[in-house]
Amino acid sequence: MSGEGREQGNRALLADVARLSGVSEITVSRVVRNKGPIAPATRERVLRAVAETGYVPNRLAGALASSGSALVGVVLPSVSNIVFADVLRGIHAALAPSGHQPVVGVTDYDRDEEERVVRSLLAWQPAAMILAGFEHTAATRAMLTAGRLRVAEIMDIDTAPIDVAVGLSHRRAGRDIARHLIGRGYRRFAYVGHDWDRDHRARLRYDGLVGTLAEGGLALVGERRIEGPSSTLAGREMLAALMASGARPDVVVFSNDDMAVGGYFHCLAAGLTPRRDIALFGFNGLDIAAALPLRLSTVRTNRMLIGERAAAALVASAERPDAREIIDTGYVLEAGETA
Amino acid sequence: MSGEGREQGNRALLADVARLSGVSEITVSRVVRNKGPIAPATRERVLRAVAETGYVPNRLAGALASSGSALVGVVLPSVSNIVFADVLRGIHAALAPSGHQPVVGVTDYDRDEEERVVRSLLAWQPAAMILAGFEHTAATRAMLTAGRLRVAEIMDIDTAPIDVAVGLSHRRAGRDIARHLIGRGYRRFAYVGHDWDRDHRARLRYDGLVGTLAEGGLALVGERRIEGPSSTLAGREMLAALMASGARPDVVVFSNDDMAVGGYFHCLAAGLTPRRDIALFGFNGLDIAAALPLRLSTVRTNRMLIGERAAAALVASAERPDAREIIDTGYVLEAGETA
DNA sequence: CTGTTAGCGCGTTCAC
DNA sequence: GTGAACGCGCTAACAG
Repeated sequence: MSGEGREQGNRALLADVARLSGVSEITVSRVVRNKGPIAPATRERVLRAVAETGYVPNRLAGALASSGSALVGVVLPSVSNIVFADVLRGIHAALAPSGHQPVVGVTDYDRDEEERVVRSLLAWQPAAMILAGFEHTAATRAMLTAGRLRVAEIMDIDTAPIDVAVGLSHRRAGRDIARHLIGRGYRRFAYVGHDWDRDHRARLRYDGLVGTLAEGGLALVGERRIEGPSSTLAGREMLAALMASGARPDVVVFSNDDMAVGGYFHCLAAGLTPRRDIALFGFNGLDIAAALPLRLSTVRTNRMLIGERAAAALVASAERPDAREIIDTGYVLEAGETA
Repeated sequence: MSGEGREQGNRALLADVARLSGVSEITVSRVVRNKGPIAPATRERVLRAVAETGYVPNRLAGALASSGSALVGVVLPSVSNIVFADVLRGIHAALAPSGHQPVVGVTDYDRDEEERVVRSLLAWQPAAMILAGFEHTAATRAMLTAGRLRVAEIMDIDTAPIDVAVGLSHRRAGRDIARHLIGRGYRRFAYVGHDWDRDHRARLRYDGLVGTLAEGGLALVGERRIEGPSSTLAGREMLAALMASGARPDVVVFSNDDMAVGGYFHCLAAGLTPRRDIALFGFNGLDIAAALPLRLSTVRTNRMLIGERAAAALVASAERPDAREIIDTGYVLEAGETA
């Protein structure tokens, strides 16, 4: 019933395949990894045995022996946020061809939690690490700087990275939004946003926006920020509150599309027509923004590309280069129909 | 400059900590893992040395030695879908306390890709595996059945699982939706949906819906399905097409909230008032559904709970029990304001 | 309570 | 083109 071979339940080992194909373990290892010269006949015999035994290499052992795992640590503030989900898709896509596996840690926008997550991911000896943002605890930075491992800090290129930065300039995007809207004739700007502690990039955009307004002799006529994450509901409520306060903006810039869509909903409920009665501007270019009755005016960011470029840059070379690298994935201002 | 101790760059090893604290490696190992009896004084000495060296255990080596990793494979069709992102959050939350790490693979709704992903995750010797859905290739099923590893199939409890199933009965949900709407007086039902190949659960809901309608002597007066994933835009376009076809439904049941929100947008653009002119019903209970000017009528599913319960069930026992387990996380029908 | 011995399964040297 | 020996860093099983 259970001969000398492996039956289901006992995983096949390199040694099993070797025995079955009449070669040494190392030869099997070479065939499996496509490494080193192998006689075609040998290769075929080995592959047959692999199929027969259902051999699956133990990557744990492989990584330990070669002291280099194919794991890539990915540290994100959240996965429920479509923005980071898109980034993750990009990372996946770029990592798959080279056989790398992303291992994801979630920080919930908490720097201390990030430190714990980084420490725990480091224990898997990852080949590289991808983190969203640049705001780390001193300990996190030390862990990341110490080793020779590659590190990508993504989303943002407004800060100097440890190794490589991939993303877009949020400050510049904020300025472009201001210029665009001023160019369209808007003068009475209001801002509706969410928690800057959790989302430093929203703050950078705000700074760019307000800075450029100031250069044009303008200032916000109203402003509302919620102490919490962005959401459609928050956007709706904050715009309602802003309008109730008596502010009479001709355009409202939201911290992102989620908030802006909420603002759109407030308009619908309050009988206001976007643009005609009040202009709305978002950020991110989510799918839903394009499906609204009036296409939302927004800035489309290339989230998936950010993930792809980051992963590609890290996989390209195992050694951290001397010079830091900055990869700008850009953005596109979508004029839309709400501003 | 670089004494006998480890400087930054060279990771500290168990041996380094052992030397520094004057005990054996295994003692350090025990302290670090909180395993076995240790004299308080020894523990303290070791912990000091750990802190001093910045020792981070190599989990790769640990897992190999104990032939049992703390990795949990998670196979999802997509991470950009908020539904699975929520599930992933739940998994994270339930896994963190026990030190388990999820390793995520994405299949893009492709069974062959799922097979590749499962094979590749298995190579990391995971302690358990969580997969969305029950539709696997024969090879995938074989790999999953063979080992002694724990397997959770989630989202759905309408099919017999390999080991444990966690989710809700989509067929039953479909029936409840039909009963609820019939009870509210609707008679002319239409359906707007997306790809059943990619989303088998949508099909189950449809079956429940149509089956219950039939029992009441009713049939769909119109139906539209897009060959592709669900999206707000698709929902909008499909409802537009349905109405253009001349169907005159009094209620439209959508395959999910994304589609239903799109339908809502079509109504806005076409000057129709939801419920008064045409009733809309979704599925999932996304945040956005509650932020619409009229709260979307829908079924709220406990996605995060699904992830939590699945992870908890797997961590609870390393050995697969004899009996299959079915965990029903239920759902709540939200009457809302659109139906 | 602590230490010794012997691997975990594979990949890196070198040889041949 | 192929193989033998050794070690990756840690932990299970025993002793003591």
